[in-house]
Amino acid sequence: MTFDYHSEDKLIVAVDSIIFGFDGEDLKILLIKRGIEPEKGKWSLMGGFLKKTENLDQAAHRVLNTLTGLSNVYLEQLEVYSEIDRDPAERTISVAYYALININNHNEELTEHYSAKWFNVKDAPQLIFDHNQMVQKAIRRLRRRASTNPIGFDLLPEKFTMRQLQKLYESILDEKLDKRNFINKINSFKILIKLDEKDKSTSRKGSYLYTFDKAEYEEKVMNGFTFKL
Amino acid sequence: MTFDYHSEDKLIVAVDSIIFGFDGEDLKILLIKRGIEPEKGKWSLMGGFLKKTENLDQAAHRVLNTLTGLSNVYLEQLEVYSEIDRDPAERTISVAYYALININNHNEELTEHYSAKWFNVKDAPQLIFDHNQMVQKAIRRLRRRASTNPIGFDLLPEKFTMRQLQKLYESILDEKLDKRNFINKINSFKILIKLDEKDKSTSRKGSYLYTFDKAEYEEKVMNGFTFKL
DNA sequence: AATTTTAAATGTTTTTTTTACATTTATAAA
DNA sequence: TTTATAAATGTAAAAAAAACATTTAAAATT
Repeated sequence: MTFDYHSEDKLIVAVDSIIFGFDGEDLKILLIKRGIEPEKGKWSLMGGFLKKTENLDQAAHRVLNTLTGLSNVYLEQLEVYSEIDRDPAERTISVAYYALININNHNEELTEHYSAKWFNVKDAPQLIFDHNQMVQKAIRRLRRRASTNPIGFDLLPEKFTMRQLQKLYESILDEKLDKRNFINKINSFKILIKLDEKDKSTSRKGSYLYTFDKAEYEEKVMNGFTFKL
Repeated sequence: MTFDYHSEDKLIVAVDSIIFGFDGEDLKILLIKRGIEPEKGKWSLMGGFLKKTENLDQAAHRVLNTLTGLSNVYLEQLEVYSEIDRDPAERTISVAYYALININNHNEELTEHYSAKWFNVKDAPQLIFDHNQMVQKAIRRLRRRASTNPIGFDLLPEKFTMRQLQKLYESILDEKLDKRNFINKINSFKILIKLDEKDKSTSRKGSYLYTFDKAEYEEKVMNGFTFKL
């Protein structure tokens, strides 16, 4: 094997992020109006380029922070897209990430500056390049991940009701769930803390608020527990 | 958003492949003695560099063909590794792939030329860079994928016995399976063809040979069937 | 020709998990 | 005091997974 290690082709590496949010009813993604050529003015995922001084996770966090002002966000690498002509301007490969954020927390000045807008995942517009493919991949991955890991909470406010949690899962999985079975299953995990506080915005009776008990969850995982919806 | 699109950093993109095989008893991976600096002479995954004229899947197939002589191999992208100092010689990112091959089919002249050797996954040596991490990731992915898709057959000869299939799954999942439950489950799928032919190498009685009925499997998938071990 | 040996082939019961399903309760508004 | 509305709650039936032991085919041995 005799490569000449230093004369290999070099190319631009991008990161693009599918940013998920949940508004209480529908699963949403945050898209931007692209500000540069080619395809300027078209809808696009938020993206950026990998710099020599950072790794991909750092680049993804940086790019996400640029758009939303958020740090410490759940971000997971999805897949690399590398078709030769995917970007007509220049050969680039792009590493897709997906992020889960609380839809109420992002910096609206920033998102306005990038002409960003939330779309229901079900009626996302046509996107540039291979970005629609990336979105489909992200939805599938989120579906699987949310069924086996308690990451759904990243999409909810700190305090949430059982009904909100159920609606979140229904929108992620794109199917109706039975109310009692859902609550029974969630309760059986014993990883939520029931607060002495009610959300009265949706009923006279009010529904109890819960928080995710991360420490308890991690303790349980140590002892062999696996979250499985 | 005002990137100067064409002055972005460029870097070398590598592909590295975890090549799985099965010898009838243990799950194995094919490793090479690295032929170039740095880390020359150490054990390594087979790898190569992405060229401007190909996409990543093509690069992975090309590299695999170089080592094994095989084409039309099951290859799946795993993850990108991008730590800044992962390769001390130069900044590269590497896209890890894993491949499933029939251990009897590869070109032994080629593998000898690259000083390649099969190792049990359980006692793989220390590898260069982040390659051990890649191997661990590949094992986890294979475990999940083989439980939900009939890809195990890629690791077996065309004709195989139930016992061989069971041993394959036991080595992938790293757990003992109950003989009767395993056979009942596999039979319930009805995606194997039982041949009028026996393998007498392991018993006087001989055990029936089977082949995977890919057409039937795909037909069933169309009708909503999912393989789930 | 009869006996021995060895892995292959085969079904059923028990346990666990999942699914289906209806009534009562708390509270604000009328 | 009555009414309206979403929240809270438990059990039975069905399905899936797990546990488990005996018989059979064929070559090798006596």
